[in-house]
Amino acid sequence: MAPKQQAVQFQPVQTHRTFEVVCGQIRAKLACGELGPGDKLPAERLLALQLNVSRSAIREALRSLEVAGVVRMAKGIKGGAFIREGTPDRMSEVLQDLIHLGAISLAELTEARIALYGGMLPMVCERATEAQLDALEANVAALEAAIRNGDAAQRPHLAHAFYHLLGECSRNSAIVYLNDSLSHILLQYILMQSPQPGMPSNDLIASRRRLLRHLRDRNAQKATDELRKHLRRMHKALWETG
Amino acid sequence: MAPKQQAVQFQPVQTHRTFEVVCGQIRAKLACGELGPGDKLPAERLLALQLNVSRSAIREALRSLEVAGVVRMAKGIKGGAFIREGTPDRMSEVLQDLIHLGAISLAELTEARIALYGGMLPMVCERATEAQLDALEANVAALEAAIRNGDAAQRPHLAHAFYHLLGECSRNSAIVYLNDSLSHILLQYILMQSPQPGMPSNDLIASRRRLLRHLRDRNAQKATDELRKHLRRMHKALWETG
DNA sequence: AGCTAGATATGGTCTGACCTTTTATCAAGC
DNA sequence: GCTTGATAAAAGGTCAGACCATATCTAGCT
Repeated sequence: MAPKQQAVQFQPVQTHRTFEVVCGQIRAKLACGELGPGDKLPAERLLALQLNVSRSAIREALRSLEVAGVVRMAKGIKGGAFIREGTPDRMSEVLQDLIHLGAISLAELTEARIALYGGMLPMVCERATEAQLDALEANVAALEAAIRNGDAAQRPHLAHAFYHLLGECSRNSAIVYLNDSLSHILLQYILMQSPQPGMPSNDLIASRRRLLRHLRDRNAQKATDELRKHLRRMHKALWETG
Repeated sequence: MAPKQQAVQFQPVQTHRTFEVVCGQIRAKLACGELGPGDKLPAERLLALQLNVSRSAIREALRSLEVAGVVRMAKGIKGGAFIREGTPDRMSEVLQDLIHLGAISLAELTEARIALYGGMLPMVCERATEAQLDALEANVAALEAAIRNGDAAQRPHLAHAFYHLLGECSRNSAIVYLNDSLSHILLQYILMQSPQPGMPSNDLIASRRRLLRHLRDRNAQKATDELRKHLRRMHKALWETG
C-alpha cells in the first residue's frame, strides 16, 4: 500500500525465501486456471522432489496457503492439499486480528457495516427477487417463533442468517463476502455476552417487517433509513452499555 | 459461517495440531493485551523449549501468524518475530485469492467499492476536516500537474492516494482498511494494463473538482451521485473494453 | 454378506545439523 | 580520532531422515 503520494513505487525486491517461491508457483497455477477448487496437489514428499527443495519448505508453503484459505489439508491415504472454494472465513479472521492488534475497534466495524448497507440496500431494492424476499420473510417468521418459544439463544443466529440473506439479495459475491465477514465478527462478540441484551423483541420484529415492506416497495431510501436506525439502536444497546 | 438457519452451531472440535495450539496461545496473549504491536516474541529455539514442542511446530505457528499479518519475521541477531501494526495488506491478499479462486469477480469488487462509498460519503461529508479536504484538493492539483507533464504512469497511484484520503475522511479505521484493500486490488489490475486506458484526463479532473465542491458543501447526495457516476464510467472504460 | 485386521500412503511432529543474514565487537590502518 | 575491515555470535531459513497418527483400501476370516 502506498497511501503517500510518491512518484514511483518500489516493491520489496527480495523474497527469495524458498517457501515463498513454492507458494508463488502454486498461486500462479491458480491464477492462470491450471489449478482450481477441488484439485489436489501432489503429496508433500513428491512436491519436494519435483521442486528440488526440502519437505520443510514445501510444508511451510502449504501451511501458509492453508492459513490463507487457499488450500485445505486432509490426512490419511487419499489425503493431501486440496484447493478450497472461497470462504469468507479468512476475511473474518483478518478483521479479528486487526481488532486484537488494536488497529480497528468494534464500534468502527459496526459503523463500517452500516456504511456498507447504505450502498448495498439500493442494489438490494433493485435486484432482489420475490423468492429472496420471501426467504427474508420466512426468517422473520422463524425469529418471531423463536421469541415466542422463549428461545433467546437463537436470536443472534437468526439475525446473522437474516443479514446473510439480505446480502445475497445484492447479487454481488464480493458484497456477500464482506457482509458475511463483518456480520460474523459481530456475531462472535454478541455470543460472548451472556445476558444477551439487545433491544426489545417486539421492536425488533416490527423493524424487520418495516424494512421488508420498504424492500418490497423497492424504496431504497426508506429501507436504508429503517435499517440504519435499527443498527444504531442495536449498536447503542450492545456496546455503549448505557 | 452458518448462513443456514440452524438452531445451534457446532464448531469443529478438533484442532489439536500442535502448531495451531501454539498459534492460539500467542493469539490469546494478543487478545488479552499481554502482547502488542512492536513486541518481540522469544526466539524459535527458546519458544520450542518453553512450550516443549519441536522447533518445526513453532516455525509453522510463526509462519501462519506471519501469513496472517500478525507478526513480521526478521533475520540476523536482533531478529525474531515481532508483533506488527495492523495493515490492510492481508485483506487485499485474501480478496486477491478469492478472485483467483473464482469466488468473486473484478466487476463485483468494483461494485462493492461503489456500494461502500455510497455509505461512506455521507460520513465523509459530516466529518471531514478542512485540512483533509485541502489534502484532497492538493492531490487533484498533483494529478493535474502530472497530466500536464505527460506523466501518465503516476495517474493510478495518485488515484489510489485520492481514495485513501477520501477514506480517511470517514474517520473510521475499519472503513479505511476496507477501502484501501478494495482500492489496492483494483490498482494492481490497472497497473497490469499497459496502455492505461481510462477516461479522458479533462473529464477526470472536472469530476474530482465537482466531487470536492460537493464535499465542501457537505452535500452527501450530490457527492455520492458524482462519485458513483465517475466510478461507473471508469469501470466501463476499464473492464468492458468497449 | 459383513466384519476385522493388516497394509499403505499421507500429513504431522521430532531431532539435529548446517547455511545465510544481520549485528556487535574489536583490531588495524589512515 | 575516525574509518575500515575481519571476526564472532545470534537469529531465522533450509535440509535430511526418522517416526507417529490417521484415514483408506484390501484381503481374509466368520
